[in-house]
Amino acid sequence: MGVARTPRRSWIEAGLRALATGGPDAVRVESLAKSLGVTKGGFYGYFADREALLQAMLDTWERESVDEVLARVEREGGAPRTRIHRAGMLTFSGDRLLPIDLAVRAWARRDEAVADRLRRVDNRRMALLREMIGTFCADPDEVEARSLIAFCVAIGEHFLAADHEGRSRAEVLSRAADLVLDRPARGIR
Amino acid sequence: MGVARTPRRSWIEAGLRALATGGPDAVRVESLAKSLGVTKGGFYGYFADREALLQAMLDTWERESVDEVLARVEREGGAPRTRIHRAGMLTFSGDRLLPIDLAVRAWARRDEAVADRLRRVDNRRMALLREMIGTFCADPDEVEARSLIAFCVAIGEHFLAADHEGRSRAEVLSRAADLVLDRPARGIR
DNA sequence: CACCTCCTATACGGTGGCGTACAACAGAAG
DNA sequence: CTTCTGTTGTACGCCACCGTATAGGAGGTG
Repeated sequence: MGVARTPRRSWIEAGLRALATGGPDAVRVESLAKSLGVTKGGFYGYFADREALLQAMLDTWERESVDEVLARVEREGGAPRTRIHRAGMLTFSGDRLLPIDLAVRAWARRDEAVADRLRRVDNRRMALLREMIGTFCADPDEVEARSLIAFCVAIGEHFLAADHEGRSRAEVLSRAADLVLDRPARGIR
Repeated sequence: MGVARTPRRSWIEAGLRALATGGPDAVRVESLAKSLGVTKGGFYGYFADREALLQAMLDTWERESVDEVLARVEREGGAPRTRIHRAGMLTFSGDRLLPIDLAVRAWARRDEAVADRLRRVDNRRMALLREMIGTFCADPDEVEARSLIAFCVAIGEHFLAADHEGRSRAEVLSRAADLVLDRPARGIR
């Protein structure tokens, strides 16, 4: 029987790369084929249409960026701030998941189905933040506020273009993390 | 002489609406024409091509969302937090500027020229934040960190889909603003 | 070696978008 | 009313993309 030179996963991978670089409108069957060095001939054996690919891409993204990350964080344990940091590193560092995540967020603003998926994803991440911040902050309202701040900074940072007068973004972020994620002695009152 | 039924400004307006709703790829000459109830016949009298419209749209956005807002905030004065709040309201409330701003941010991630524009815009907004936060916070590094946090929350909030366990987003944001924008007595230590 | 089964390339019709050319038209000016 | 001028509608060629149909090929299998 014939061997797939371009298996289903390859199309999804190429799709996610295109999504990360150019948004959902850049996910075009024929241009993915070109980037894979084939024609679209095989594509419709795996997917009913372009829309089916987009769904499969979102499935992959959700699994990799939440299921796998949260499982690993839970398995490895550590102090609250360590765990938050590790979850953030796993999700938002590296060239793979971060640009996809940001592209999905922009996409969710104009597609209700994508927004629903993102809500599931963000709620699970938010639950981790709440739990971790709850270990050093008693007031539930403040826990929620700090969790929102932490999440917004992690995401918003990448949508912000401002400079910092001689400081690097990383330096400012580090100080910001101190304010939000440390117990009152060092951070927010 | 013939009177323009569809002046240059109308094309820019329609373009900005399309940008806000569907991103830059949704700004198509022929679909704007349809939304304006005309054909694209007149379009190329005002713009060399689609790209020229995109530039004009960004010019308009930059002027309205920074020049005009900052001028008005400076003119009306008030306490630091009042001014920050007013700038935020003028820029990020209402259905007009906010969705355009968010669309431009997503766009900037894949277009260097747009990113440069956004940097100019964000630096001017950041300067206001620094100045206001500097009135109640002495440490320049902390001023920068708080400014970044405030800006990230203002933007990131709209890219986040998480719920808040019975609280409304507005309630959580209000608490977050207390933490970031108030002097130590009420906010961050 | 022949066969069978997937996978892939090629070709097709259809759609939608760009930018150009030109004809039709509506108001202002005389 | 006529003329003039700038705006708009229409038609065109071009290209990119979708989804389908079909023919060719590359492996495994006997």
